[in-house]
Order: sequence, then C-alpha cells, then structure tokens
Amino acid sequence: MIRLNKMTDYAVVMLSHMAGDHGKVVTAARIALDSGVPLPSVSKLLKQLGKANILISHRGAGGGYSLGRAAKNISVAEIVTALEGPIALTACIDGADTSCGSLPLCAMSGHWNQVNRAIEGALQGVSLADMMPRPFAFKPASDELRLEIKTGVQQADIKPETQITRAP
Amino acid sequence: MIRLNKMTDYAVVMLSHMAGDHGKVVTAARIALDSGVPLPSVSKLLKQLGKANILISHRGAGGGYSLGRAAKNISVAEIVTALEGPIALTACIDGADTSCGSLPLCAMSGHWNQVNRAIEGALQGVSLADMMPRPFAFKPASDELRLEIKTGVQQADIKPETQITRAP
DNA sequence: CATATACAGGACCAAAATGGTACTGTTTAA
DNA sequence: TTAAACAGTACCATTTTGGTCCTGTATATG
Repeated sequence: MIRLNKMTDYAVVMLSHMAGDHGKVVTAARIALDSGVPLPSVSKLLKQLGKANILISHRGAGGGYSLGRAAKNISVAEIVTALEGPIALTACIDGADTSCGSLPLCAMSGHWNQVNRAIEGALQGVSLADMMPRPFAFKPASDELRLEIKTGVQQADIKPETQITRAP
Repeated sequence: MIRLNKMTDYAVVMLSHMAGDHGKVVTAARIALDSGVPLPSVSKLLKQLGKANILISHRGAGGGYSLGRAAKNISVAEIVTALEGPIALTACIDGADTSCGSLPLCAMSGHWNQVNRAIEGALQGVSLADMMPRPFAFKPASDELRLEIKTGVQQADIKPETQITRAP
C-alpha cells in the first residue's frame, strides 16, 4: 500500500484540530494535548509547517502557532509537499535528468510523471477544510462517545485493544 | 515524497523487460541478469506477481515465467496492488471500520478515500505497455549509448558515479 | 526412471528509514 | 528581568525494507 508516513498523517490531524479554532494562536503543547500526537513530533511538524508558510509562528511568551490562511485555502497537496517533498512516486521523477541513473535505458520517467501529476491533482483538490472532522460535540452518536470526548481521549491515545468501533 | 518502495519499482522494470519478448518463458535468473535487479528480489517478486495472475509460472526444467496477458492489459494499479496491497494513503482507509482506532474522532476517512480513489484511477490509466522503454536499439542517441546497450549494461548496474546523462 | 532445472514457501538477518528524545539557543510578552 | 515558547540540531531506538538461505515440489529430458 502506498502510504504517507505517520508524520504527515499526524500533521493533518493536528491541522484540522487547529482549523477548529480558526486563526487562534495555540501552543505546541496544547496541540499535542488536544490531538493526542506526541509533543516532540508536534513541535517538529509545526516548525516544518511554519517554514512552508502554512502556519505562522509566534515566538516568545504567549506565542504559539496559528493557521496562515483559511482552512479551505490550504490543500492537502501543500501539506504533503511541505513534509515529504515533491509529490512523486519513484526516484525516476521530474524532468530532473540528474536523479535517475539510467535515463538512456529507463524511458519510463515520462509515464511516471503522468501518474504523478494525476496524484498531485487529487491531493490539490482536497483542502484542509474538507478534511476537518464534523463537529461531534453537537451531534454525539451515543452517550459513550460523548464520554470519550469529555475525558479527552483522543486519536493517538486509543490503543488497538481499547479501540472504539462504530456499531454496524 | 510519497513513494512506492524499491520492490514495486523493480517489478515494473522487470515486467517491462519481460514485455519486450512478449509471451516468452524466461527464468528468474535471466530476468535478474537482464534487468540488473538482484536475483533473490527478482524471484520473490515473480512469485508474488504469479499469485496475482499477472504472470504465469512454469515449473520444472525449461520453466520460468511468462506474462499472463498482453502488456497493454496489465495496469500499473494492478502491479502496485499485487505488491503493496490495496492502493490507499493512510491507515484510515476503506470502508473497513476496523482499521482506524479513532473512528468517532477522526472523521476524515471519507475524504482520504476520495483522494485514494483518484490515485487508483491514475494508476489504472497507465498500462505496462505505456511504461515500456522505447526500442533504443533502432534509434540510438549516440555511439556511446549503443555501446552501453551492447555490453549489456542495464539500469541497476549503472552507479551514480558512472551515470550516463543525456546531453541537453 | 533418474536427474537436473526451476519454481514454492518459509525462516531469518542486516541496513536503512522513521519516529521519538534531549538539549542548547533565541525571541518576546509581561 | 524573567519565564514562556519557538528554533535548531544532534542523537538513539524501533520498525520496515530489502536481501539471504534453505528445504521442498514439479517437470522436461535423456
């Protein structure tokens, strides 16, 4: 399975949490708490997203991070690119005629590019706003679910053993 | 960068080599030699591709592998799926309501699916035939290039140091 | 029928990538 | 001035990946 790494997954989770209180400045620690993503990773990710101008960092006391733009103007493609570099499927990529050690024999690059572009398009078509969780608090599926939310159990805190599965 | 792993990359290289002599039965050892992919990996990959009905295996003396279908009827999506499982971007995938440990909190799955489907579409749109190298032998770019081909230097044999780059 | 050839299916290991840790700056609000 | 919070960097542990090795089974051929 082609997969984004955990970090990128984390980033989307974090960002969609931040998009909730749009524009507000939040500390890394707060985000870690809210999203359940381990603090060191949160802080590493926030730095990267800051550099990529997806977030604005506010230094000093009372500082933190805030979204640089409205969630609907931040594409998933941008997030992925910020964290994993250019969207592409193999090492044989991009016009970059330096990367692939076998240009004369491996003439596939053009076609991989076609695939890559399609993928990039797909990621560009989805914005952070599209990825945001629905506001459960207003429409809890059950008492049990509401309890989970109130006790602050979040994504990364839920171990496979204690997994909550939606009834069929 | 989102990337297929080396194995899948190898597989496409191998398969496109096989598609050259279409239908012919070739041994794993021969393919390894031709494509420059290490034999153990070749053999592992061929087994997997056989199971997925992309290749037909012929056991016993004089055996080997042959393409199960014409190259143009084998999609890249199929190859990827055979080797890496279902095409999807995160663990939060597929209707499969067992995989994600945070269904009630992570309501993104639907949107990831949208992205995933687009990617699968992109991969399905490219066939093995599309990925095949053009027949250089008939149209060598230079004497040097022809030499390389004659001496059997292939993709994986070319080290970065001895990289052949096409003149601009 | 005997035998060499080739695939089938494991268990297993080493190297690389990933995710997580720790620590030492630097900036800034109060 | 001080404490809060980000910036940057080096480092380590774990997991994943790619590759090895070995034993078993099928089959063409002499």
